[in-house]
Amino acid sequence: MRNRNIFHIDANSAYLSWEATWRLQHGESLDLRDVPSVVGGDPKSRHGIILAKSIPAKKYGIKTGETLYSARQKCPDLLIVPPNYELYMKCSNGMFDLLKEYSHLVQRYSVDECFLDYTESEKLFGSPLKTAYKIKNRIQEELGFTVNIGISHNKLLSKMASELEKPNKVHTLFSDEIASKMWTLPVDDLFMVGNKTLPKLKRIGISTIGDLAKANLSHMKSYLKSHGVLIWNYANGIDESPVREEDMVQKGVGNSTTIAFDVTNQREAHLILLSLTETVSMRLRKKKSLARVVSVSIKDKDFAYYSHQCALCAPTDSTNVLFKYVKKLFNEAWKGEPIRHLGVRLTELCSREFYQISIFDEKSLDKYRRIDETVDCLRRQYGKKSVIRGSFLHSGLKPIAGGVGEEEYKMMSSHL
DNA sequence: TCTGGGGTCCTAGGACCC
DNA sequence: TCTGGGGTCCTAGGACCC
Repeated sequence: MRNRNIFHIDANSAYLSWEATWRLQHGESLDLRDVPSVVGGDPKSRHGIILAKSIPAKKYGIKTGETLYSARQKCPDLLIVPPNYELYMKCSNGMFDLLKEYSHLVQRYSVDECFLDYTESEKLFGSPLKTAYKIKNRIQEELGFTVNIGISHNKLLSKMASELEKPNKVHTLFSDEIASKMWTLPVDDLFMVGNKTLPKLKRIGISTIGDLAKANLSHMKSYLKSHGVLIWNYANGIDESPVREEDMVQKGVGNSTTIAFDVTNQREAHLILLSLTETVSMRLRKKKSLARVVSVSIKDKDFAYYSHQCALCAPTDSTNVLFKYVKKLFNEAWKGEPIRHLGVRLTELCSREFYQISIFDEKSLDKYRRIDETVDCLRRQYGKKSVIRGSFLHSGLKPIAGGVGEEEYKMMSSHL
């Protein structure tokens, strides 16, 4: 493969910086980034975890994903602000638009991370390092927050580079720098080495990325199967994955919610599932897709998680049809214990165009479709809650559950 | 006042077919 | 009366990412 130049751009403590920037622009004098602060959910509705932390908060040992309760034990004066996903969406778009000025190949990897293929841009904008600094400074001046930029010949190394020293830094991690900059790091700093793999690696004496890089490949393969091969390659800086453009096909859509109280009866569970089905099928229709597989997931009060799925005879995007299967799946799967969290997920998607004919075969489906279209249209125009099912009145439950912002945004995954 | 929500990919076992 | 192996699809569960 020819030598590429790939940037990884990572907003520093994204949610928190964006929150801080917004507050400064709206007349607040305190910069959240200067004090121990976090963006977190509301424990009363059982959403009490840390979504983002300031650097001073990090110095107290506060970690993303831990409970607010535990964070407050570590730092009683911790400043906690609620999340504002629409704001984050705007900041994310701002960063993406700015990056697009430097390459036509920009991949939005998540709300706060992008890959940029600079290979073809060098002729126009000059040396990668110079441009990276330019981009970093422009984002700071024009958008008000800082980023880290990692530069290398592939996505894996540029991503590892952007993680090096934070905040507001540009790092390179080329082949000849792997040993000095990456191999010295603890092995769980490597992309794709998580909580479960770490102890397995420790058990065979691997504690740094360098240890893994020098391990025997066939040994890794027999020990950890394909995942062993993947992380061995990553440890050696090997990755050929392309910077993908925006039109990547999404494999599924899902919505799930943690309920403020434990659900103990089927009627309530069905209502919550209905609200989830409404959201998820609206998103499906917006993508002009149909789904062939429906799955329902349950997390009980003790956090035990299980799911049940089934394939449909014909793919659909109808809220009513999908909800029929959702109910059936739930009834088959539920063991009767108190429920904390419910989810609905649609997979095996295909384009709506291919199935137009079979959809219109049945009169009732045609009617369902027209109802869905009308409701979607009203909700787009007057807001999500302008049309709700009568069954939610006086139920104390949200008619539309799940979903993060008004617009879809990419929340990509574990693969590059 | 304890623990979110959105994704992707891989594996293992059973059913079924040839 | 006894006994095959390969391929594919389906489902459940697990690991990882932000």
